[in-house]
Amino acid sequence: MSPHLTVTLPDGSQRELDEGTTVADLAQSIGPRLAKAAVAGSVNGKLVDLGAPLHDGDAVAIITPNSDEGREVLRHSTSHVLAQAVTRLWPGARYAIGPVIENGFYYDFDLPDGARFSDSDLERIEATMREIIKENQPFIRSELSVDDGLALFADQPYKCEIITSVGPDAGEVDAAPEEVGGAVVVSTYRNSESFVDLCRGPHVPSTSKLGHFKLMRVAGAYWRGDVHRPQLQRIYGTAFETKEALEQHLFFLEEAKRRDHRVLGHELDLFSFPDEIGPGLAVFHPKGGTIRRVMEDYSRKRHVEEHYSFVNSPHVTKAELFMTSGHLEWYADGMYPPMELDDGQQYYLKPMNCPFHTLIYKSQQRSYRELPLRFFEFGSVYRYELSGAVHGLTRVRGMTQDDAHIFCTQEQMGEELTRLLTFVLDLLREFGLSDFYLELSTRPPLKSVGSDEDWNVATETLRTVAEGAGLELVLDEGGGAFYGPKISVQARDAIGRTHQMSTIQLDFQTPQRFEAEFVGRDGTKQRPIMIHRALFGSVERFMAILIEHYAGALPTWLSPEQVRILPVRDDHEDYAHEVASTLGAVGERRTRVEAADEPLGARIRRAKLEKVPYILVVGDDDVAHGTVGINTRGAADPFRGVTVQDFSAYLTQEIDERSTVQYGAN
RNA sequence: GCCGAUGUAGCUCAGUUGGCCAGAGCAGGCGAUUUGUAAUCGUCAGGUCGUGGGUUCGAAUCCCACCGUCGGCUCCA
Repeated sequence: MSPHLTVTLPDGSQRELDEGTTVADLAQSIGPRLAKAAVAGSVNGKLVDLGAPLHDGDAVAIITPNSDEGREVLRHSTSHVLAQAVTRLWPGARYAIGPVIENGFYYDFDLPDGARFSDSDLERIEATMREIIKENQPFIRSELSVDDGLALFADQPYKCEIITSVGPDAGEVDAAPEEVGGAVVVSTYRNSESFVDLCRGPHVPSTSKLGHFKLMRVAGAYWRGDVHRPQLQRIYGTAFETKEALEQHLFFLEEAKRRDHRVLGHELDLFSFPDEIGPGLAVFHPKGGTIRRVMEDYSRKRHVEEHYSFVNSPHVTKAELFMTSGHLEWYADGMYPPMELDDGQQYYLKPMNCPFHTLIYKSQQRSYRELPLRFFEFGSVYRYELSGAVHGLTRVRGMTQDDAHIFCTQEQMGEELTRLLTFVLDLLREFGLSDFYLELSTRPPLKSVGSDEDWNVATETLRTVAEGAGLELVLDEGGGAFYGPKISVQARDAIGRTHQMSTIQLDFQTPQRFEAEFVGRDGTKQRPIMIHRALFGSVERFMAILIEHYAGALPTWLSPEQVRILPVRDDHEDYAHEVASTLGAVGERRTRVEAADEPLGARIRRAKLEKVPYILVVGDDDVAHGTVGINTRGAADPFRGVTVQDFSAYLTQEIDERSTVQYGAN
């Protein structure tokens, strides 16, 4: 009788198994369907191959493809198939790393003779991948010593570098060597005589488990993300457990494309980027300008309520200011080159507003009684973004921040930050975003100033405040600004994508550099703490996110045109204007009457395409009874015979409450 | 900045292996039509084919450089 071992399953039940039983055997003993679906196992929280042996006391779960972990295994294995396909098509190709990423995977290659992938190569590679999958190749794991690993991958320099890079950053590479039982080993997975890859695993038992994949695009990528290292050719792909899941993902990508603010911004005539002006520099057309105005007006109103003081500062300044602030030392790459004036004086376009607000603080002697001082400005800043980095309104070279700098005492800092976080989240909710998490960015390892102690105090204060907000908190190691750590609010939009919105940064440096002071209760001079914060982030970026969140169908209060009134015949036109002025009698109502020189259907269609929230049709019946026919955006049928008073009352409430619920919606 | 793709009327796109004055739909102007819920009809105008070089008897089409755009890398609000 063979010895026994006992394992625990996720439901808490226990199973007695023979010694030497593998994860695959366990799956088989639970059920043949599970065994067929299984791609990997989880033993004591660690993902392993199906072939991994079990030990007494293990907590085991069978991983199937329809889970996050299962899809990861699937994608990771598919990336190996991609690498094998590339080495078949380009003999001598070197393969670097091929990790799983959100929604897919990639693999980086260095092709022989400096060859490059083009889009048309993707089909060929996919075809070869399908052949490999059909060949039903096994994934065979081996563990080797470092020396044997180096010998095996002698003609693969990137693999060798990974093997030898046992160091602090080794963990970022999925295939890094591990210590097993005191000895450093590397693990490999062999698919065939000709293809073996360095990898931590786990993998599916055979390529036949794969199949629902698609290569998405090619791109250049620096080896280990370092601009100074060779640039490799990266292929992105994705894989799913079923054809349906893959198609659903592709549909999601289409949906994201449909919401693209650059496309909608053009279609809805909101803004453009004329070549004559330059990359990343937008102009806002009347409709886009109206949206901005409404956003900014509302923001101003809220800042007044939160006791901010409104300040203003110029767009250019002498170089000296940015020397003092440290920007020229730390941020010069992000700044436009200086312009030189006749007297040899250099002037810079400002990339940030903080130095200006600090000077306003310093314009007089400050007392502790005045603090906290909160200086707010819609400040336009210019940043010299790399030409490849600009992207619609979300990454531009000229933008307007809803920027403020709060000067307070160390004691006030915690409460001020807590208030601020409440303010931010409220404001974002008022614009219709509701799903948030927070990110805490800590000291950048290379570019930063200040003492460790200051950084620690600042970081811990932010952490405490963030935790107090009761939201999910994610750590962004090394992602802070050069002068201090930050909390950023991340928002999930209508289709689940996350966007970085507001940032709140703590800064002990700027007050020091500018020698900002206040007189304390005891009469001594003390240094204030500075909080940088932007709630929209930038007005441009926030508008882009709203456009994508709402797919262009902005809530009525934000819509550039809220109501379009269509007279059926031209003798209804006077009445149409009457309706417009009745609606406008209670405040700003952005209405337009479109004359009856085209069939009604054509005018309705145009208004629908322009995503106007309300189309009012007025004809004989309406003139006779003082009513309108309401065609609500998104509604299937119009509502006929509603009195102008009733509609106006509804509209007033909807706009005042910044509601997203339109007339007639359930 | 780097890698790849791409650039034809205001917009969306045709334009076969280089070969008559470069086409269509929508949008725009003009005229007619007076219309009850997603496209009324006619007519006119509109392009140095991103820019600059080159190859050729001949270039939107082939080559080079630059500019812009798109997808990534890096960076970031």
